[in-house]
Amino acid sequence: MQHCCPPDGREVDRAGEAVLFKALSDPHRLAIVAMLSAAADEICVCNFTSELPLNQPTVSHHLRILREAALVTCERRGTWVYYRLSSDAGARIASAVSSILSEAIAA
Amino acid sequence: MQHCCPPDGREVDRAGEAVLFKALSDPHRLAIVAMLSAAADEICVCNFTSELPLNQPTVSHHLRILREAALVTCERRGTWVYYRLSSDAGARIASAVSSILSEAIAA
DNA sequence: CGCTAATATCGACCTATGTCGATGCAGCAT
DNA sequence: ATGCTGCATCGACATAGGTCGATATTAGCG
Repeated sequence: MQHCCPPDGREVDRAGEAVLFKALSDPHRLAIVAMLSAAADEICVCNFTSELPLNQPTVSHHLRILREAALVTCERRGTWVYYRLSSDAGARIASAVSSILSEAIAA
Repeated sequence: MQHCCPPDGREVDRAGEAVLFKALSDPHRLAIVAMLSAAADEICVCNFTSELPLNQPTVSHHLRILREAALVTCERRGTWVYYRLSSDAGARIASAVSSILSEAIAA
């Protein structure tokens, strides 16, 4: 039986990158990240709750996913909790993309 | 009632970017994209089927999702179907990332 | 100490998704 | 035509994920 093209076996685990992209695969989480990036500063949870068409538990849920993906960090100050983009968020995303596309995107 | 930080309302639809990231949120699909990118050429479906720990229908399912995200294109040649990365795949991913992070990543 | 406010967690619900076996379909060969 | 091969689609299943109401937790206040 003939073949179509020469195979080349590599067994790489893309789970890490997948978790990153999965964290970015929801429109509301993207909105959160975009707000944080645009603000270039920390944002209080109550701001997300008031600006997103979601109830407070749902906002908290999305923030947790972003937290567990290490894309954001939070800090409690008094009654409020403030979130900010992780300092290496952009670098980790760019690294994941270039790891998949095997091309250097970040400078 | 006092407030924590000044709000700024924007109602942007991140659904398009979310679809892109969702297509990239599975390890096996990442493996497919990585194989295609590394090959820098078209790859026959039978190659994915033989190199991934998935059955043929599952491979077909993942290829369809990548197709619908316009990340790959396919072309039937005889009995075999060959997939390749869309020419603008990298650009669209980079554009989605920078759209969210409001920073220029691509050169 | 109670009371209120801001977040997080829990439980339930429904939908989406990854996976596979079975089947369908297109293309080649005999 | 018959059969075979590569791939897509379908149906079913189990699990994951988004959403919300209810409840818990933490912090400030009187």
